Amino acid sequence: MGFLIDRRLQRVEKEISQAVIARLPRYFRYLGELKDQGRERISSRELSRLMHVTASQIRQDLNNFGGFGQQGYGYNVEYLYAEIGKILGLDKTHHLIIIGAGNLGQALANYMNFERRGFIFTGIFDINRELHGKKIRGIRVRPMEEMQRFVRENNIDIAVLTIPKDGAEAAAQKLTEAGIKAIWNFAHMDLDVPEYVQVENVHLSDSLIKLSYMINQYENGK
Amino acid sequence: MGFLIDRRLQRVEKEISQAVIARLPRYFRYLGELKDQGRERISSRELSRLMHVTASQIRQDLNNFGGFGQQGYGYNVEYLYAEIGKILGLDKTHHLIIIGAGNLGQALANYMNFERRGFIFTGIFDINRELHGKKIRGIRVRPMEEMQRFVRENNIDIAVLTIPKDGAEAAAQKLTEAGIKAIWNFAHMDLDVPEYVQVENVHLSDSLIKLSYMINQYENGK
DNA sequence: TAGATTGTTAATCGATTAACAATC
DNA sequence: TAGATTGTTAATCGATTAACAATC
Repeated sequence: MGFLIDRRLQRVEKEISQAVIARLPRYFRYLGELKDQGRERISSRELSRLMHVTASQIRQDLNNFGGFGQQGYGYNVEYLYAEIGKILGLDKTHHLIIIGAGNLGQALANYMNFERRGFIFTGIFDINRELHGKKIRGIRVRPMEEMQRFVRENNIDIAVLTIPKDGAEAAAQKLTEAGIKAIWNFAHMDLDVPEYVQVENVHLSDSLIKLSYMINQYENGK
Repeated sequence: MGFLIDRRLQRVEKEISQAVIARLPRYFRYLGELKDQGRERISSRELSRLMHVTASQIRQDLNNFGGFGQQGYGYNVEYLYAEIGKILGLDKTHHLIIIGAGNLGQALANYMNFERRGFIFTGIFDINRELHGKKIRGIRVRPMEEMQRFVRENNIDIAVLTIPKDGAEAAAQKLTEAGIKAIWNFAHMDLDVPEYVQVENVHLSDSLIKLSYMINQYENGK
């Protein structure tokens, strides 16, 4: 009987690959649209044609998290949408602050409809005195000195880092100290934070440079 | 002798994988920093420690494009930086317009230092009459109706798409007709354009949702 | 020359696709 | 029940890592 217990202890939560994780938001997006269109069910085959991926991949991806479909029927759109939402943690609310009230910080505050997905925009910070007190989407810009205290007192989960490279590392450090859970990083550098702080990079320059590569390749190729 | 010719004809340009391409801008970024620091040479081993990737991967990646290093020496920083720049097409200038002069469009115009990498910000367009004539980074906002003509007459290579989902597909269509080479797509949807139009998606919502997943996973995991 | 480090081949690992029995 | 379509195993494909001869 010992080996049964051993096997149970041994059973490690199977690691979900980064590739799968990166695809989840896209599934969520397509299912949300199908839901809005009033679609009741969809097969992996039809979804595959819609999303330009293989049906096999869809079924494999979803089965990492559970059997959400039904043989002969497919997937119930509303149910699958809700389940993926839960997997993504979108059934919980997250409190979010923006570090840097410059062009990008302000634009994100106004442009992203954070609340739609349960991200509560709670504060925005900048070192520039002239911006202090200015209201962005109804939230006044605070001095950076108040940031750590604010994170602690308001249980902030996510910091959106939109300050230039020079200050980014120090800000990340301070955010980590204050107990931030995650950083959405727009600074043009890779942050060095402990593994318990989640980081998602949005390297816009890298992205545009990649586009340059693609143009170049296409032109050389023909 | 026939088979020799055959083999030569057969030899297809080896396809560079998407994974490699996605890493190139990051190599470029690190090498730029090393160059600015005055570093003359670097080995794959040291670069690997700096970038947190394997030395093997670095050598494999670079060798897709040529042998830029030297045994016993490593890589010359300035030379490698320049070579990767060429591979990325950054030795050429690209003319770029922004579609949508809203929060994000304006922020990108001001925030991205486009010219630094040879992207010449040439025009910005919006449907909103109130914005027409307003100057963004010295460039006046034009009505959307002028867009196609502008693209043709000014040899525009890249369009930055920052308009809401509803108009995005139609705009992409018009850009394609006008002969655009590439679209940097910030709309929350996947565009359907011919394969000769290069598309690089920046799905900010997807990115933030991925971060939510990571927080959720970490919290459930402990 | 000896030591260092590349370029490249081979081995491994992981992700995607195909196939099909299970089952609604 | 018959047809459809999943969940899942096996096969394939591709990407990463290891190893080492070549060579500066």
